Formats: sequence, structure tokens, C-alpha cells
Amino acid sequence: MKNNSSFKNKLEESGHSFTSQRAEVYSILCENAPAHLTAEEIFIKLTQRHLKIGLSTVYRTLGIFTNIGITDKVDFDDGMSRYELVENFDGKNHRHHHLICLGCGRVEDALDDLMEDLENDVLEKFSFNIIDHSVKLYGYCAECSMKNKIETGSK
Amino acid sequence: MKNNSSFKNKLEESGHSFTSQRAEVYSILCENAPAHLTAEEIFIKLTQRHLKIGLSTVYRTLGIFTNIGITDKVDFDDGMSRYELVENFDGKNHRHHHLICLGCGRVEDALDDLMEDLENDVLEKFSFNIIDHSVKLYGYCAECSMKNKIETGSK
DNA sequence: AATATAATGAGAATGGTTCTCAATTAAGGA
DNA sequence: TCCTTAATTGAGAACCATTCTCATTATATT
Ligand SMILES: [Mn+2]
Ligand SMILES: [Mn+2]
Ligand SMILES: [Zn+2]
Ligand SMILES: [Zn+2]
Repeated sequence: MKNNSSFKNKLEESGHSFTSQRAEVYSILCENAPAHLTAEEIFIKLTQRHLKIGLSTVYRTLGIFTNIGITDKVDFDDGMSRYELVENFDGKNHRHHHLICLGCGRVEDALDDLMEDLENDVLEKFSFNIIDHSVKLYGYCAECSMKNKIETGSK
Repeated sequence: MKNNSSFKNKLEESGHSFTSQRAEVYSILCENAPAHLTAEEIFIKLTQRHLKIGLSTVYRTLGIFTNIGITDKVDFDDGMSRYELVENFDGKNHRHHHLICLGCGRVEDALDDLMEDLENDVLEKFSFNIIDHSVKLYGYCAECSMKNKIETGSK
């Protein structure tokens, strides 16, 4: 549990009660960070811990967490939404990027933004004011790139 | 119909037959470019044109189009996939970005990539070889930014 | 034209997510 | 602490975009 009292505060500030179910879901997220968990995966981890929380409650809780900025909902094109804790680093208000390997399916977080050029360009050309973004980079991780080279016998 | 023969070629090169249904779906996409259409929207436009094409066929066709690089499948978080023609501009092999307005919901295409800094950084730090990306920029369009200013009375 | 292969379409099935509603629990005041 | 009220929970039903099934039809090849 990273910072349970700020978690509780965020709930209460936004007009939600602090319940054992919400605390348990939060604790699963903390223990598994920086994993990207589905509602079902969280539900299973709770069950393994002999905590009887309904799947609807897991979904509802993750919805609330996402609304009040405790979690981010991410989508890696595999048919289900995934959730991860929002990092509360300094002035960071943009979501981090995701490197999605087309070989092994693994997903890595990339914490450097480096979107300034693009954002300035968009503001100039479209007068579009960017609030946040979702950046997914598809390619091959170091390990899969290596395998590809060996298999194709490229120089 | 932008370039019907290259469309036919792409189908045949990839081992698919050229059928009237596929030609019709392609033609709807061309006529509505650069819109981002759902399978259902395409189906409705076909029906309005008195073309009896099954919804399953529309889905299957869009799946094939996306596999062979005729269309891109995009997701604007509204519960359904959308499809748009791939621009066959010169050496462009990365998908374009999307500006999604949180006010009015409109989506604009941003054709400048400007992802070089980020891609170089990712290659250096992770040895991750980027093949393609998906970039969604959320914010307020010129019109909605204006409205927001007036409503909030900000300087 | 005949044959083999692929495509089509109507409807059923799928599956992640949301909804319903009766039972339970939390919150705040007395 | 007890009471009242409003919020939360959970089991299962409902939802709904998409995929699947399979008999029929169209296309490609000989
Ligand atoms: Mn992440
Ligand atoms: Mn687009
Ligand atoms: Zn990999
Ligand atoms: Zn707008």
C-alpha cells in the first residue's frame, strides 16, 4: 500500500465512501504495480486472497478510481480494458506511453514524454489545446528483435 | 472511387477475390474520406443506397481491408471500432495522429508525425524497434476553447 | 460448362461490461 | 452509541458490438 491516506482522501474529496472493497482493490493495484491489470485479473487475485468481492464491484470501483484520477484505464487491443495506478510524480499530468511488442505481447512503460514538438505544432496549426494524450508504440522489444535477426539471418 | 485498380490489385495480391460487396464498401469509404466510419454506419449507407449487403460481410470486409493495408482501424473510446482509408502518401508508413475534442467530440487528423525525438529515445533506452504507433491527443478544439473562455470568463 | 474453392448473409453465439434491485453497510447527527 | 438516511454491494440478467456457423451463392480455374 503506497499511500493509503492520500487514497482515502481522494475518495472522500470526491464524495465517495471509504469501503473495505475499495481498499482491497487499491491494494491489489499497488502490489502489482506497474502491471496493467484487467478487472477479471483483479477479481481473481482478490478471490485467491479469499476476499469475496463481486465482479460488478470491481468494475464499479475501477470506474470510480479512473474518474477521480487514482487509476488510468488503458487498452492494448486485446478485447479488455486494463487499469494501472496513476503515478503522482511532480508536475506530470500527461499519461505515460506504452511500448507494445508485436512479438511477445509484453508492454513496457515509457516515462519520458518528448511530445513537445508535436504539441506545439498541433497548437499552432489547429489551435487545439491538448489536455492529455494516449501514445502506443508498436514494434519489437530488444529480445524479440534479436530473435527476428537470428531467424531471418539478416546481417 | 479514388484508385479502383490499385484497390483491386491489393485484394488479388493478398489472395482475395474482387467482389461487388468489397467494391461497394471501398466506395463508401472513398466517398466519405477522411471520415472515421463504424461498420454499422457503412452498413446503413449501403442500405440507403439499396445495396443488400450483410452486416457480417461488412465486418469481414473491413477486417480484410485492415489486414492488407487498405484501411486503418481506429478507436475513439465510444464503444465501437471505426475505419478510415490509409493514405498512400509517399514513404509514410506510420499512422497519422488524431485530435479528439473533449468538448464536442469531433476528431481531426494531424498529418505531421513529429515523433522522431520520442522514437530515438525509445530505441536508445529500451532497444525497442518501433514499427508503427497510435497517437490520440485529447483536448479542446479551437471552437470549444473559445466557448470555454467565454463561459468561464477567463482573461 | 463443370468443378473446386472462396465469399456471402441470416441469425446464433460470444464475452466484456453495465445494469437492476434487494440486502447490507457506511456516515453523520442526536 | 443508536438511529436514520443515503450509498454501496453482489448475484445475476441484460446489453451490444463483434465474431462465428453453415447452408447457399458467387468466383476462379480447367
Ligand atoms: Mn503503463
Ligand atoms: Mn484519421
Ligand atoms: Zn517482445
Ligand atoms: Zn470541440
